[in-house]
Order: sequence, then structure tokens, then C-alpha cells
Amino acid sequence: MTTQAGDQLAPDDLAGTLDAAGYRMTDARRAVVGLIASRDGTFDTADLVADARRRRVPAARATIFRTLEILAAVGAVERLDLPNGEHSYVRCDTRGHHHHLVCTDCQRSVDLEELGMTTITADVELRTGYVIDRHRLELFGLCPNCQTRLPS
Amino acid sequence: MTTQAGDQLAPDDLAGTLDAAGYRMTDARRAVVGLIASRDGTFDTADLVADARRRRVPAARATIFRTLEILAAVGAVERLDLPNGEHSYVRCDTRGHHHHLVCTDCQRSVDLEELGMTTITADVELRTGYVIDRHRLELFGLCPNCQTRLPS
DNA sequence: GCGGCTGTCGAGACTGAGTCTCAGTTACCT
DNA sequence: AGGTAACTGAGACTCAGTCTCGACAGCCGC
Ligand SMILES: [Zn+2]
Ligand SMILES: [Zn+2]
Ligand SMILES: [Zn+2]
Ligand SMILES: [Zn+2]
Repeated sequence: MTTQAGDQLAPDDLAGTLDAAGYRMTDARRAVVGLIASRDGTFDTADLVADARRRRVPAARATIFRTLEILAAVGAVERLDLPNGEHSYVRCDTRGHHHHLVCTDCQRSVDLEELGMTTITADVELRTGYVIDRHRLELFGLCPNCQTRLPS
Repeated sequence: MTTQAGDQLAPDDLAGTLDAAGYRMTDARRAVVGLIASRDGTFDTADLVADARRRRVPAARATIFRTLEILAAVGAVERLDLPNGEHSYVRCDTRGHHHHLVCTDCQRSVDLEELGMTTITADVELRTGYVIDRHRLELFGLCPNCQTRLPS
């Protein structure tokens, strides 16, 4: 099952999640959540800082960093690394372990739930003797929209 | 088929590879290749800079960065991102597309040749309509050695 | 509803990885 | 050997990300 990026990042839910984890729901955090919710695809901290200024949202640079850290910790957002090596974030529209497929042109992202990686990791464990407890998988390509825009 | 990290990073081969790609084989590059060859597991630029100074190898900081960039371009080394978000490098003992399995304790790394990802990407393409042309997959866990050292 | 304890915020200083500049050097081709 | 473009070292520079600290504001208990 896949979810299109663009869904809301529910701030109410989030309040509960943060609370459970011992965080407070403050104006600044609501503001950052709002900025993220109205973003499409991957974004980086500079994007958010710019958005915040443009929309005159009260959220200082340091606060944006701090909030992203928290959101990543509770799984509302994920930090990923673009093919070019840059760090960026994606909103996660899925709970639990999943991966992201990102358009290399427009940055639009799709969440992908588990993909049969357990078979692969089990196989690798057998072959190498390692015990695997974590993996990072990111897929990149062109979204349907960008395929038609760029006949390449 | 897997290759243990620790094999030599052949500087002679490399000379050919670099040449073919229009690069020169210089002392500084040989030096950096040497530093990398004597490394075990993942390392970052700070590690190499420290190694260089310790071993009095003539390789300025900027040169180390530049050389790593080139080595990554020709596939002798790969830039990867640890679970904690830090950038680091691994020597590649395998030619062509492959992935890395890294020990989260001692950083020792194993190259993994293709793992049946084509099945997965084909499936995802069908489900999403994206055209996937690249992916990043990194596996993390404990190597056999560290499993016994840390009964955990 | 009203303190008070604490977590959080903003502003700006600070850090350090990575980049850039530029003058001097060197590999490679002929 | 000579010419030339690629490369190098040293250090300045950038800018993402962190830290500090005094002011502020959630949330809890009364
Ligand atoms: Zn696109
Ligand atoms: Zn997975
Ligand atoms: Zn290990
Ligand atoms: Zn692969």
C-alpha cells in the first residue's frame, strides 16, 4: 500500500504523540508542523527557514532544527540523503518502518511499506554471519508527471 | 558473493582507471590511496586527515577531499551515511553496483553484490508509476566478531 | 484561575566540514 | 626536453548545524 505525499500531517495526533514522549506542544512546533504539512516532496532546513520568513511564521532557525529533530524522533518526518549527498527531510505519511521513493526532478515522494527486505536481510545474514538490525533503503527515479514533462 | 574488507585497493589498477577517466596519477593521490588501503571499515575525512598527519604523508586537507571525490566518481570508494546521519566512506572491493553491510560497532564493512533488488524495484514501478533509476541500500548490524565481544 | 517548575524559545555566538582561490608545481603528450 | 593543462598546498571562506543563556510559556497542582 502506498500513500501519496500531500496528505495532512495531523497536528492534533501529533500533540498526543509528542505528549506521550514527554514533549510539549508549543506554538513554534505547531508552526513548523504547518510549514511541513504544506510542503510537497523532500525539503531541507534552508527551505523551511525560508518558508518561515516568507510566511512570517514565528520560528527561529534554531527552533526549526530542534523541531525537525523531534519530529524525526517520533517518526513524523524522516531524514534522508539525496543521491547527490545532500541531507534533506520528507514528511512520513506512514506509521512504522517504511521507505521513500523520491522523484529526482520534482522531489515528490511516495511512502513504501515493507518491500520484502526481510528475505534479503535473512539471506545476507546467512552468507555473512552478521546480525542485521537496521537498514536504509531509498529509491530514486522520475514520477509519472515528470516522465511526461521530460521526454528525455 | 561477498568480499571481506581488507583487500588491497590496487594502486596500479587504479592508475589505469584514473587515466581512462582523464585523471593523472600523482603522488598525492597515491598517498591517499595508500591511507585508504590501510583502513579497515568505514572512515571519514577527519580520519584520513589524521592518518596523513600521523604518517607524515604529504596530502593537504583539500587534496584529501578532492581525491575522495575522484575515487568515489570512479567507484573505488563509496560515500555512505551512517544511521546516525554522519557522512563516511568505505573502500569498495567490488566493481559495479553493490551495497555495503556495516558493523555498527567496529565499522567493518562487507560488500554485497546485487541482492534481488530488481524484483523489488520492478514491483514498485508497477505500483507507483515512477521510473526508478537508482537506489541506495545500506545494511547495518553486528559483525560475527562483535557479536561475541558484546553478548548483549 | 493562579503560581511555579521546567521545558522551550529567540538571538546571536560559535564550530567544523567542505569549498574555493591562486600562485607555484608536476604529470603527461609530442 | 618543452609546453600545457591538471594538480597541489596553504589558507581564507561559507554556511549547515550546535550551543549558550536570559526571557518566556506550557502544563501541573492548588
Ligand atoms: Zn517528479
Ligand atoms: Zn525496510
Ligand atoms: Zn564489528
Ligand atoms: Zn542494488
